[in-house]
Amino acid sequence: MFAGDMHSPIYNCITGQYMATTLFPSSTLLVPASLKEANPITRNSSSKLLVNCKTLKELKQLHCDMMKKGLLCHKPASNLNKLIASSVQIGTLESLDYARNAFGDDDGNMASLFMYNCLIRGYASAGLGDQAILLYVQMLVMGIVPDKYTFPFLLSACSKILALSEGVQVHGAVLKMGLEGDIFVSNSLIHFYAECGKVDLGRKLFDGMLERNVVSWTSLINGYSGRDLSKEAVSLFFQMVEAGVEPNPVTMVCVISACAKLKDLELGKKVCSYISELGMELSTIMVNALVDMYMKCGDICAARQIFDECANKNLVMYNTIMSNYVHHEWASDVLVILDEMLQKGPRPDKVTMLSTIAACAQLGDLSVGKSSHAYVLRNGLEGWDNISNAIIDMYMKCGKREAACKVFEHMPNKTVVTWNSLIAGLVRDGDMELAWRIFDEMLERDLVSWNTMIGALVQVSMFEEAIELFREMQNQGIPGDRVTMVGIASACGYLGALDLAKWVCTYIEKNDIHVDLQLGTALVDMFSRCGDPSSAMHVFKRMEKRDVSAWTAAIGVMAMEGNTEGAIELFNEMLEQKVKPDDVVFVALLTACSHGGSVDQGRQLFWSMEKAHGIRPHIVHYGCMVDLLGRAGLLEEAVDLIQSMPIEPNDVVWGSLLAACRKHKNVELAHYAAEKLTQLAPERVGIHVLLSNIYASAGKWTDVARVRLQMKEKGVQKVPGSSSIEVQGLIHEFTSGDESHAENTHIGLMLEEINCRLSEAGYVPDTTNVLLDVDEQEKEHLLSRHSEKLAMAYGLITTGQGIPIRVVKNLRMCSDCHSFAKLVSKLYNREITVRDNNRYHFFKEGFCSCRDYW
DNA sequence: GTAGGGTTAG
Repeated sequence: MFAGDMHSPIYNCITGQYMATTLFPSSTLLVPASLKEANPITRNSSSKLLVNCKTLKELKQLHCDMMKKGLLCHKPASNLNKLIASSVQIGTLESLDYARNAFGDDDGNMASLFMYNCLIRGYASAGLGDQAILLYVQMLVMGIVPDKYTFPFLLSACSKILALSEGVQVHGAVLKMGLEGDIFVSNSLIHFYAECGKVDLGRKLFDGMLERNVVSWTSLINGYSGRDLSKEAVSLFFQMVEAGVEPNPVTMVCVISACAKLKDLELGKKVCSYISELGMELSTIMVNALVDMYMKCGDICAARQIFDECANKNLVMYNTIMSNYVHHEWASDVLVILDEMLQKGPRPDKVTMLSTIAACAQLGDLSVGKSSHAYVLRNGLEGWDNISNAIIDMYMKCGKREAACKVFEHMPNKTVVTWNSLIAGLVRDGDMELAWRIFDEMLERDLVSWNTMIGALVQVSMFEEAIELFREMQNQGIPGDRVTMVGIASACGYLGALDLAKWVCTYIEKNDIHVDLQLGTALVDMFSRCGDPSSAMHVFKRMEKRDVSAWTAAIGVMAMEGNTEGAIELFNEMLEQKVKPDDVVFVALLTACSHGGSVDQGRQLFWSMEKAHGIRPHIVHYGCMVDLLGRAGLLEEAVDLIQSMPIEPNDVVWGSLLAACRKHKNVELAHYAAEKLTQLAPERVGIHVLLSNIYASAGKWTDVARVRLQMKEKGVQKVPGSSSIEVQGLIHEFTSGDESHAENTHIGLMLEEINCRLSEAGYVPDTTNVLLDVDEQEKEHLLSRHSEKLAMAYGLITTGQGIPIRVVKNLRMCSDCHSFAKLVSKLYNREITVRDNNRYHFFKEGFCSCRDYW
């Protein structure tokens, strides 16, 4: 892509590292013809030459010649003033240093007020606020009295480094000198206060001004928009128009960017129509702001159209559209724009390269990524931290860990982002251990560091650890944000910790965290998994926007309950709102049908996928269908479906059939399914367990022993059943037959009492659920110590009457525990929720929400 | 002389 790089880098021709970060057309290197001529320099001609100097090199040579000829002196309006002005104008850090050295005079000549003003301005625009302030102090020490020109520069310097207390002192000096009536000074003060987060003080000043101009209004508008008060910014703009002040292009840029921040397309369009009403011509900076606004408001096509129609695109406009494409993850468009730019646009700079490299990271495009890296090195852009950080991220996402580490090691100034990029890369690479170690040893962590680790822990199912880390974050006084809460919400969901889930909601409200699409969806899912469908739907209904994922989460709530009608109703509502279904929503729908035993609806939805919505069923959908048919006992139809599948059935499909065989006690078919399964996924624990369970419940103990032996030989271990219950914010976990709990004795006594009352009510343990070849009494004993029973008993002991008991199980609940829970809910008058690995059961007054179908 | 646009990691 960069083969046609005709403008070879010239940075090494220009002395000084600061120049290296800016790309100059090679023409600027040419020495002006005037300098080569042997004509003698006069005071007048040198003055003109000084003003026209474009590079420090030219200036230095001219300076040298003039000194030789004695054409410089400290008199007012002398050439020295022009030399300094010109040097400042060049604007590089080196030229600023040059100016600084030129005006200090060993002969005791004093620098003029003009020189100080000039250099303070130079430092301010270079962002070197502290240097500007130092210079101001120096001029006071030298007894030079600042004037009305000094203060705007100085205040701009204070704004750049957010030096509030210094700026306030400057304000004091302004008042002392009676300069507050100067409109330039007042405007600068408004800007300064706004930048330092004191927009109210700026407003006070604005209100007290006797005379205001368009810059006064614009400064305040921009102040509001920059402090996240974009609504005020826009309304101030309309006030300004009403007051008869005509906006200029800068005003429009500020207003349009306020609309962009609000993501309010309608408002943006309204401002656009104002522009044409006022008859303003669209300047390049305005077009740029419009492109950005349309992009941020999500109307990417409109943005692209304006961009394409713009005849004189500048570098910033290219950079604007590219960075927005990156944000929208339209990475391939970034490369299209880059292509156009290389052909007929301005030379890519560091910001361009940042977007390009980010796009390569998104696309996993190593080849463009590598040439971008080369371009960065050729042009000396790697000194900019952000570029190197992006390169690390790109190599990590392209799977080139070594290349990323090499860049990392060579970075002299690693920032927190550098470390974060590395950690995130390691997490994606699956190296949690190293990621943890680096996180632990990091000297400076920011919110992203914490969020990365919390997200990583959730990804690897270390939910308690994720919550633990969040607690540590709280202890260190770092509040979480939207991203943190998405991670914590999913951790809560998987743990089924409802109390914690509710606390998460309160935390979000208290900390005024905006519930966006992602967080909203995470919360719906969290409550759904915690067995609180009404809270889940409450969150869903309050979401301002809902995409297909949000609807899927809500349909998932219905699926958890086995509420087919509810699921289909939501789906229809979603279609009405013109949300396009994807493959995932059908998984939720089919699951809902499966749990609800709604075979007809399931079949119908399955066939409508391709016909009505153009979505070809994937293997998971076939899995869902096999599950649906199998659960309903339609084993033959399930087998037929498997045989007619256009895709090779995988382990999930056979697994579903096997599970159905267990439920409907079809040993023969189970044997067949298990054989297929072992071929496909010999390492899968589930198959062995299921198969041995099937043999066990059919009483075929020799077969059970054989499978168990196979498991042992292959080193496969059964995942132990475990149930947890949250009591007073703490999660208590029990495994089957667990005696390790501190309250073990109490739990045992409680279980005895329950069993007594249950048998009085006619309960007979269903020992076919015990999968060991032991005698009946032993079976009963084992059965009575199933993890969910232990958790329920503990719940009865520790929580008061009327408080629902909520248990989360890692495996599917067995039918005996199901009957047990139904009776306990009746005899103890308690609501009980058990969420297993696939749905939840809500027990009340002796009945279960699943209507015994699961 | 004051006001404005593009920036990586979760």
